[in-house]
Amino acid sequence: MTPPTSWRTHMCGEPRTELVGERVALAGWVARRRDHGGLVFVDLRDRTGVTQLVINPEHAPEAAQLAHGIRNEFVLRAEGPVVARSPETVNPAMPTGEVELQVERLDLVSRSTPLPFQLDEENVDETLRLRYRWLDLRRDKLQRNIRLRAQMVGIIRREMEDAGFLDIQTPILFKPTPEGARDFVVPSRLQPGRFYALPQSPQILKQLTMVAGFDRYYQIAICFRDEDLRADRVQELTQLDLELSFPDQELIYGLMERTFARIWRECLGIEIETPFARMTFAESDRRFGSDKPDTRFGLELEDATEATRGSEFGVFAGAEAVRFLRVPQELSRGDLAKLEEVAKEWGAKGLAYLVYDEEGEVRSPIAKFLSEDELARFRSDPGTTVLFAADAWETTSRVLGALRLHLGHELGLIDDDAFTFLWVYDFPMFERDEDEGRWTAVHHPFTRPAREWEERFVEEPGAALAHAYDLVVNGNELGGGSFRIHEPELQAQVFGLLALSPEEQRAKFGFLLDALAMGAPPHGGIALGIDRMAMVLAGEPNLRDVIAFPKNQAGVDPMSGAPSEVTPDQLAELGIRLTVPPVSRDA
RNA sequence: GGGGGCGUAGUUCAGUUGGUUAGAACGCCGGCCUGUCACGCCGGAGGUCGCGGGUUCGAGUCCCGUCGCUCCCGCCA
Repeated sequence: MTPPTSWRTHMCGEPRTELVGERVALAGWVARRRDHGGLVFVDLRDRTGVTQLVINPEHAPEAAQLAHGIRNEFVLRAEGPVVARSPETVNPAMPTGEVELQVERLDLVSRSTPLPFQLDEENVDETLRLRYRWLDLRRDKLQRNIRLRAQMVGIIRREMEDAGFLDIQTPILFKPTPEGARDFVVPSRLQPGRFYALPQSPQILKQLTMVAGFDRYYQIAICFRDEDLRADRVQELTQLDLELSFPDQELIYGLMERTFARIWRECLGIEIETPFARMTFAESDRRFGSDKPDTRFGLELEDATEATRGSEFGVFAGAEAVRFLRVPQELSRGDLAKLEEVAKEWGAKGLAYLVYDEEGEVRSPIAKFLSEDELARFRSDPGTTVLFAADAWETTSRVLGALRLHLGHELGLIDDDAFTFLWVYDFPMFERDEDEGRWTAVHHPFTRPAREWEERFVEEPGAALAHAYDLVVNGNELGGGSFRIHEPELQAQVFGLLALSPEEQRAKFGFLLDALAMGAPPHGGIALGIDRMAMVLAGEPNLRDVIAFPKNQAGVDPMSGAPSEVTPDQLAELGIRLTVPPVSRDA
């Protein structure tokens, strides 16, 4: 009989009772070692679980001697007959005892120093985790997350290939772009004084693949944005980027829905409902005060602008919009004070409210200013609080949207097991940058106006709608897409509206305009954040936990020390002289 | 650039109105135990309380500054 070279097939597949008596060779990490009397017990862990080794010095003196010196986190290879299988003794916290091996031969493959933190500890300092990421990644949670992510990407690739999309790589060293996020910049040695930029997205390049005649393009693309980080935002992100010629919105929606349904089914065993719900931007803004609403719960915004037009209450009468939330709870003064803080954080000047107690009596500093008709409009069930925002429309959206989310979490209104996917469409084309006094693109400057706005978006840029759509799940924006401009004249018109002079257009986007002038097919596509998808799939609140080697909030990798200084020689070759000393950093 | 939170042993944390020699658990080191499995028992080592300054007879504790991490705002077409 030949000893099996791998134990995994036995752990995963065949009936385990048949293992008893069979010789098995296996390898893994030492999860724990205990001595009891003359016997040595070693729990050996690999990704399928934990197996217990029993070493009897009488039978295997060399193995026992070797095992005596080990501690946690050594790598061992062991060989011997299976002597027991006892699932009934399995401890959920430490699933040992499933298979027990009477060790006859033991090899120490690799040894370990004591670990800087324990792998079963939950709240280890983030810097320490990142510094010793290879240890952090051994933990069950991160093992699961990283494997889940790989499984997800595998499904995406298969779906894209099956749908006839062609994987085309685009350059990482590309051209600085004036619009959008801050660029990561790379100096060129061969062209002194010139710089590449890392792509914020392969947007233009994928459009060029359309002009080139590759009808369907996709890429799992790495994109770089030199902006401050958040729990759900990193500087180098991975996105599923796709584009097709003669685009069909239903085809794009359907492809995404099929892909997500398969991911959720195969990775989580969950059937998600397709097609996904759809909502215009305007409706989303009106009902949820957000362009990425969490539709796992209600608590929708209501509008009282008309009802308060002639109010005695000056705050209401003078406001562009008066909107409110009916909170299904009688909130205390303390609760309301905290909510007012939240509201102010998002731009409110204050927080007006009506509290209806259990008897249905109203308690409010503003009730005396309100007419019978107004009070009737806001009348709510006993044990309810009505929260108001009276301000510019955008401000009421921002404030009440934030309060809604805050209360959704605080009051436990959110079903944690639910996944509500939503298409948001009919986005505005432009928004006003008041600081710079000019229009900016809401999506990006290559987005085409909605059909009915193509002729007149220049007259009313603030009202124009774009042919753009976002995919939202549980209040997270997974990504978005649009139909693009394929006519050079129209593209120049949009650039012009965005305050790019013809000279700037040539300098920055001349190659795009040239390409569009040489027979560009209508095209459109979508880009979805792989990291965020993995985050939602794994149920993690932080992107770092679905990225194998992430950086911290300051963009530093505590493991490698990147970014780091370069030698004077390197700088000289690049023709760069530093005018500021590198920031010193504590070890 | 701004705001909130955190910083005490290798790790996770406790530390009273400012008061003796700063504690616990896990980990680490040594010893004991022949079926353990969060093993158990005995013993031990391990601390510039992030750093600097101030108040005080006395500071882990109070004040000021600073550094680091984290969450958020700005920013992220």
